[in-house]
Amino acid sequence: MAGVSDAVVSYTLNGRAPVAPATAERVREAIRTLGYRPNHTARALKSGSSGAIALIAPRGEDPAFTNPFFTEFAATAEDLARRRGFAFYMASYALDRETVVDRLQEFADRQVDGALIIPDDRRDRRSVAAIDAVGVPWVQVDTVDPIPGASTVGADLYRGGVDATTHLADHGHRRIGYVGHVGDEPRHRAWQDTCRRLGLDPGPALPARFTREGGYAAASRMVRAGDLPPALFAASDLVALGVLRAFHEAGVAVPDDVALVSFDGSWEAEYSWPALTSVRQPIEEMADAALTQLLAADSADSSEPTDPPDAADGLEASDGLAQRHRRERHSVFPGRLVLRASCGTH
Amino acid sequence: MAGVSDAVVSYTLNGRAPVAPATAERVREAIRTLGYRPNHTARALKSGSSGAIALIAPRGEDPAFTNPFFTEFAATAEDLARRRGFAFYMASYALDRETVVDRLQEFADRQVDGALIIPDDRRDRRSVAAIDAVGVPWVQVDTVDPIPGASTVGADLYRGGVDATTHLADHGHRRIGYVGHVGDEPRHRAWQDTCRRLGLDPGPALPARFTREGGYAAASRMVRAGDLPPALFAASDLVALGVLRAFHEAGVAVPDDVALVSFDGSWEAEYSWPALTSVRQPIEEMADAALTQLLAADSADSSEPTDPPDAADGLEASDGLAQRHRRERHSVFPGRLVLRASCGTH
DNA sequence: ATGAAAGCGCTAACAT
DNA sequence: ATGTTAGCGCTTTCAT
Repeated sequence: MAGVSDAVVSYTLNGRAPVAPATAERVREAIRTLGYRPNHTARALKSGSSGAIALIAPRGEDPAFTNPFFTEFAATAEDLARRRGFAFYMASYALDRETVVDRLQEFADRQVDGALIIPDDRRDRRSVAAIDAVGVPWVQVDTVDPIPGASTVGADLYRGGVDATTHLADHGHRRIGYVGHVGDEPRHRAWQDTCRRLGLDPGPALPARFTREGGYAAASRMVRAGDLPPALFAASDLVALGVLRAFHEAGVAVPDDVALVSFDGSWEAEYSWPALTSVRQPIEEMADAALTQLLAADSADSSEPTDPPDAADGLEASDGLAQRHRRERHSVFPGRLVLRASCGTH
Repeated sequence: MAGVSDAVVSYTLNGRAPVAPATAERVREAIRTLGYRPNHTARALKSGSSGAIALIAPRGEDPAFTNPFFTEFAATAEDLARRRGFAFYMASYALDRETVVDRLQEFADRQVDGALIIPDDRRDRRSVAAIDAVGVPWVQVDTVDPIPGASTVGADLYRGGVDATTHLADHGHRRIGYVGHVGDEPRHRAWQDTCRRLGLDPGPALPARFTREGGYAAASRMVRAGDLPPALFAASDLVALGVLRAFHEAGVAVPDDVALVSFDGSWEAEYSWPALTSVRQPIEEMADAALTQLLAADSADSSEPTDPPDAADGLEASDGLAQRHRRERHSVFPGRLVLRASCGTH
């Protein structure tokens, strides 16, 4: 219709070759009136890239994305990816029946340009090698510790734990408890270290899965044991919500009997009763960094390793390897304590 | 490696032509050892179908999928779609900045086989024609009323509203209020009709958007007006959560001062305080019906209209047109009242 | 039962 | 600045 070859249409659309302004206008005109849309499938077949980025998230045991933190992250990442000109699709996995690799393969078969991966709550020990084998650039978000050989992004859980515990201590509580993952978990260590450093009596530490049910079960145990600390740090909003329910049922008043601070700062924390004081996850920063790292890894695939990446955002893990392998980058961002009613100081 | 042409590999994989058992085995063997994966992009280019289904959901004004009902629906639909052998991807839209059609186009450019569309809260008046123009089979879920020319699935909101109101009336409340969309909204009409039918005094009807904030604002107004009915029907869990917060702040006890029943039955309703009695959405049935209708529309595209579809599930809208156009089908499923603490009868 | 060959809609050399 | 051509990895006639 514009009287040109298909190549020229491609040139006008992608700017990979010069096109006379007049021709370009004719082409665009034709595109408009014809309602032409480039077939991304064909484009992907030819170029190996589909202009899409995927997010792969865990679904937990429940038949839902029960964690508002994930949905907030997903929405934010989607927005940022689109702003960078990528389509953004999401799929989820239930660890019992399927794996991250299954989902990633599906996306790979459709030529996605990269994937953001959220690991499962349950310390999912996937091998970096298996994911790498799929051949799609990827970045793991919501990461606790750096993973050798992988590009990762996470919140500074340790520092968040220190902030939460310190806040409680600052307001006079001499005994502070903990609910959440225990052991090799930064928030747990942060609570321990802070109590020790401030010479506080560490209250009970109750192991709990990062779910509402986990928090409920743990707090119920606490109530039955009759050992209620005057202050409590819950390692996630979901856990805190479960704790709140158990306390309500037992007639334990928050914050009067027990002051509560949690972690995540999702919107659910705002509409609970009482509203939760919580360390807000740096969602936007993490999403942005993840995308940046993903896209950097992408371009690094084709070009020779030249300069180290401009270490812009986040506190780079000062890992000597980061220079050699662009993929091995770990960015960490601090959270921010949001004061609401549950800590009793607001 | 198997010593056969690429055509035979295709035959083995897709069964579109007979393959000798021995050859098939050699091919599969080669596929295994080579780790070969068919390129869905090429397949889609050739066949026009990528074996993927999309879900397009609204994101609301907040930077998140704030409605747990949607995330539950998404997870369920994803599961069911995979069981039927389709990959399932999800994308969302923020009505202020983008449209369903934008997202659908992106998916169409990548040859999805069909799309499930969740309309926006805000009575989003999209034209069926614009969506149809994209050329991808689609089904609208979470639909209030049938849409001429479209295939739709929804919950029986009217009946749910009747059940909720009746439950409150059954337990002695002679005056019942309402919070939610008003006017042309089945739950509102159901509340009105039921109050009238039972000779009850309809309490205040407060218009509210289907968000936590909407419920909070409406209930705050109610408190300020000093007109608290002994019982209240909130048209969604989100609204009820907002109501709960306003009541807590004002020292209004639920269910003692006001008995509350809501609609959706999402998990958030279970961990609020008090836990919400709610009409549970028939999520699984809706997701299954939506997929069935989508896939039926799909095959109807190619084949001549023959027999009417086996009207299996749901109460078919007895619309004479449904026979002529397979796409025009509206399935409605009843919800189920789940008793918890907020209604005070449990 | 299997192979040869064409073509899906693009992009990228390579001409001109 | 634009056209010609080849080819991305499949599926599908059409032969054999």
